[in-house]
Amino acid sequence: MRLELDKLRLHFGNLFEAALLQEITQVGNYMEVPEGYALMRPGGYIRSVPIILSGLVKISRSDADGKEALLYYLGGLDSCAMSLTCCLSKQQSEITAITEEKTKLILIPVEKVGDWMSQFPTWKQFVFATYQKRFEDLLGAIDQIAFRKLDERLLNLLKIKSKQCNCTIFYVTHEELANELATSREVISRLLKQLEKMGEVKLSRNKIELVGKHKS
DNA sequence: ACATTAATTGTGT
DNA sequence: ACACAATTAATGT
Repeated sequence: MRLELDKLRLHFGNLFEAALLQEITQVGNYMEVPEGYALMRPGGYIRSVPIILSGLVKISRSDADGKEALLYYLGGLDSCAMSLTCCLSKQQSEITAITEEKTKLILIPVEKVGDWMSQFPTWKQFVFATYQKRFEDLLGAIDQIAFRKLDERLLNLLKIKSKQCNCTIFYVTHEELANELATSREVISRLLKQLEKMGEVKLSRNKIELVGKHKS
């Protein structure tokens, strides 16, 4: 599928210089993937760097037993810091990337990523900026895992979700939440019921609603 | 509309 | 963490 310069300009018009936009249309590979598509699995090799145009991608790290821990989400105009490092050092992936919505993205071949770093100042800025963003997310994740209690982590996860969809109702199962927090489903069920009693959430099958004063 | 089945959630140990 | 009960949603007839 080919890229249209005009559409790119809409997204990146004031971020990248014209010559770089041109280059992206030349070598970039446009894709649309459905919800639930595995963009990357641990052990896979990275052949290109994704730039997310729209949609949502969950990046998680999984250990040997298949336990997963949420690292961060990739949304509009984000790129993946992991794949940036991996491709520069030609390493295998250590993470899993799965789309949570229908997602539109551009794949940039690895060679270009390096070339552009020296050629285009705005590209370099972009790369550094995504590093910084991801790094902040990761620090947040570490903080959560190391210092917060599980109930705080759960509530926090729910708040993150509400930001992403700009609404207070999500359709998730307890088990999915448990996976993101690397716990068991029962624990989540019990915590959720506590939160319900405290009036923070409303529960029903496949659905959780955040109630009360949760500002974005 | 009803019965059957599958998936999600609740609870005790 | 496991086993099982209870509940709810999805599907077929």
